[in-house]
Amino acid sequence: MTTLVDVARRAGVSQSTASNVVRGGALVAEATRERVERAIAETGYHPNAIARSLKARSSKAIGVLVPDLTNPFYAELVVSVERAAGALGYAVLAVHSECLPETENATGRALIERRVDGVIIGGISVGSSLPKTLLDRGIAVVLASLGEPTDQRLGVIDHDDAKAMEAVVEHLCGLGHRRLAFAPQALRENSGERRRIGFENALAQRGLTPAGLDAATAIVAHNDMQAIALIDRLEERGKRVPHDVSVVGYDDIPLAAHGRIRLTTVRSDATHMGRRAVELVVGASREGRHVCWRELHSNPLIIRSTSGKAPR
Amino acid sequence: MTTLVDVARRAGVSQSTASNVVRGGALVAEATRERVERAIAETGYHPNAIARSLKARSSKAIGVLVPDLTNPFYAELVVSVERAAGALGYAVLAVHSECLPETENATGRALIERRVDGVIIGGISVGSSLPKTLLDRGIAVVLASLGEPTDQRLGVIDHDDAKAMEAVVEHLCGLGHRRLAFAPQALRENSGERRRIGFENALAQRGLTPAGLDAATAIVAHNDMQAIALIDRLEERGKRVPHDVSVVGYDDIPLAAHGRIRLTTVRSDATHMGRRAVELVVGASREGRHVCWRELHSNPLIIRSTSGKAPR
DNA sequence: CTGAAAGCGCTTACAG
DNA sequence: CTGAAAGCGCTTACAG
Repeated sequence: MTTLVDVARRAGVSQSTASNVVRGGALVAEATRERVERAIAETGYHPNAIARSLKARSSKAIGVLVPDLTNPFYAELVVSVERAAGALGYAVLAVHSECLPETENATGRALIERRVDGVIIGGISVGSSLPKTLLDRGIAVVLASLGEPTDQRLGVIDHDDAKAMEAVVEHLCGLGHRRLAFAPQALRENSGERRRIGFENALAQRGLTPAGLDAATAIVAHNDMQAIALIDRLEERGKRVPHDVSVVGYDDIPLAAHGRIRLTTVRSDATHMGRRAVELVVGASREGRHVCWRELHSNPLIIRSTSGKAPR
Repeated sequence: MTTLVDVARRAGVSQSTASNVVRGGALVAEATRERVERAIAETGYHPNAIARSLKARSSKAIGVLVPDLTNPFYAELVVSVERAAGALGYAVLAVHSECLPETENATGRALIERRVDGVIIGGISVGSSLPKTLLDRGIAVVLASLGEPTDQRLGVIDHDDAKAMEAVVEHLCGLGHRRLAFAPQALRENSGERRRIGFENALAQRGLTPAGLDAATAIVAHNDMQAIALIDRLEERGKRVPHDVSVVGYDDIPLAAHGRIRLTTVRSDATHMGRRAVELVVGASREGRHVCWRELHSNPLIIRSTSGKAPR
């Protein structure tokens, strides 16, 4: 692979001068520039980003950690992060963690060793020490779609799950439901707990307590993927949705609007979050500081056809 | 951030010795090793992978390019690649290309500059020059789930689309269909063309030609995501699936088995492909050669409920 | 406008 | 068993 010295030699200039034309900007005589450019074209030279990073002490790479890449909500978040990062010249290391502490820790180590400039966390296991580990090493981190009030250094792009759950419960109770359950989440996601708590608080305000899954006439799931899987399990067992039991999701993935699903859910804007997270993390990293910023969005309830009148 | 010299100084040894204990293996006196290990623990030292890569002339990173990360089939491929790569100490740069030539080229440049050791291509625009560009720079590349017979240096993990389409057409014709169409693909995917051609050949063998989308009683889509979207569009316009029109997909994503979808489709094993692709690409890269290998899998037809008897 | 030199943080022969 | 030295491919003051 050709290096900068190769092109310098070929153009008959010093390495510094070759570097100046490669990076652009610096003042170089027109004739010299042309000679170097010809050498670059002839050799097909591409700068070595690794050497650059070493010198610059910045990898121009960020990590993004999601619990489940096969969930379209997270896939969309990653796509959005990638797009925004790419536009700024950053590469992205996307990691599917399954909220497994060992995976999270291994990932943390890998991201630290590769000296990522920042990491965006789309979901993480409850009680994880990863954010602190990263922060302590001077890596900018933003939490996207979950909250973690404990560390001031964090960037947080959050949505108001308590309010969303309040709206969900209000909707369901308005349909006459009294036995409502929250489906246990598949992964030990931090945000899942928060939603369950918001759900239980909203019930408590109405003097209700959570029902068991089998007794419930309405079930709210931690996210759309789980809601959709739940509908399948319910219908396999002969229950009709929403006639016998109503189901509500969270995220509003594209599939939720499909005519055969028509899921009642809470809309969460992954694309916006991803873009914003990149802005925050790259901005902070460039200024050599932590993000120290939080913002709260509110997510609207989208009523479709998986929620209906309570039976009887 | 603490460096190797810091820990060496702290342990009172040379940098070489510190390096020897960090990497393990090399012969170091027990007492010395302990002193260095203490220094590592005390400083929280993590080796700088960038410096390592520069010296080793290997980034220990691979790229994976997919047309659409929000399609669970590709997400699964990426997850599988990540897992296999991670186990070998490789990082993965996942890129969602949308089969846009500009994105593919920009990605190619980024992957070359970052000196990835290999790239796995899960889908690419028809006629793309990306594989050749990469190959010419000595980067190992494997095509997963598509074929590209032109370049011997490639690794190819392919499935037999012609045979699969033959089975699809046989199934549909067996149900009495005579007017069959292939839905135009959303992205300009290389493999899409191949499926369409396989489909048309299978028709031709029966003396049939492709029908228009509106006249067709059976439509085969390029993949499950498109088949599922197609069902929605059809049913919105008042057609019943499969009563009025049968729909067949490709991939067998988890959702295809959902009770409300029950899509007839061709099963393709993304997880296996991802794992195999990593083996091939890492193996070749380590030996400093191209992959030069191709294998063909055959994908079974999974008959569910979106395909039925031809109307009338 | 151009170039010599130092240095980013490692690894790797090579002496001792 | 340990250490001094060179070098991976760049960038960046600094002279000239």
